[in-house]
This record gives sequence, structure tokens and C-alpha cells, in this order.
Amino acid sequence: MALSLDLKRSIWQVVASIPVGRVATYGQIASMAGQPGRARWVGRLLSELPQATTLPWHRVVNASGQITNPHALIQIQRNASGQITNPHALIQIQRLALEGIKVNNARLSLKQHQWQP
DNA sequence: CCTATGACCATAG
DNA sequence: CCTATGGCCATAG
Repeated sequence: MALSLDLKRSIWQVVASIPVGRVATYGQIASMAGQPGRARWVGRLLSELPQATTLPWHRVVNASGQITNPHALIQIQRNASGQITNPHALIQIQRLALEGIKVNNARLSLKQHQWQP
């Protein structure tokens, strides 16, 4: 079944409504958008977001509370002068930290932070 | 049509 | 905690 723009919009809407300081899982978002079983598709949709998006994609993790966004897992690299070579390193972890969510080894506590409407 | 590939998930050991 | 397994489902070739 081809996926319409409407279905994409319903996913985006749910992601946009995750409160600050809370997180949601891929499967949770799919279900809340009325599309249970499409967790993988949620991940792909987020991977296609423009870099300048205002959508809080950093509040989405997998069912184990782990960050699986490869861009967020890039290690910080520095040149000989000590300057960061890769500005995109650890974006997701940094944004979550700003919202008061601790991440250790790419893992956070769903028990404490999962969004439960 | 078939296979391969994911920012996934639940379960079993 | 970890790995392995089978299922999931849209897309790409």
C-alpha cells in the first residue's frame, strides 16, 4: 500500500506533539497516529526530514530506550588544533540533555521519560 | 514477482 | 544485561 501525504502528516503531527522533556518510541508514534505496525516506517520518515526541520525528532527512541539514529551516534572528532570536525556529532544527546534527560551509552530511561498521554 | 534493506518490535534463552 | 530469531512493512532494484 502506497503511503499518502496524509499518512505522513499524521505521523509528523504526533511527533510534533511530544512534550518537551518527554520521549516516545517509534512503535508508540505509529500506533498513536493510527498506523500500528509501522514503526520501521516512522524511522524512515524521520531519516528523510530536512536538516532545518523544527520537528522534535530527538525525542524519538526505540522500544528499549536506545538512540538508534546513526547521525546522533557519530563520535566527536577533533583536528590537530582541538576543534570539532563534525558539528553534527551527538546532536540528539545534547538536545535531550537540554530538556533534562540523561543519556548513558546511547540509552535513556523510558520508565522515567516516556510520554504517556 | 523476488530479494534486500532499514532511525523497529516482541519473545525466548 | 546480551544475542538470536521471526515478524513486521514500505521502498528500491
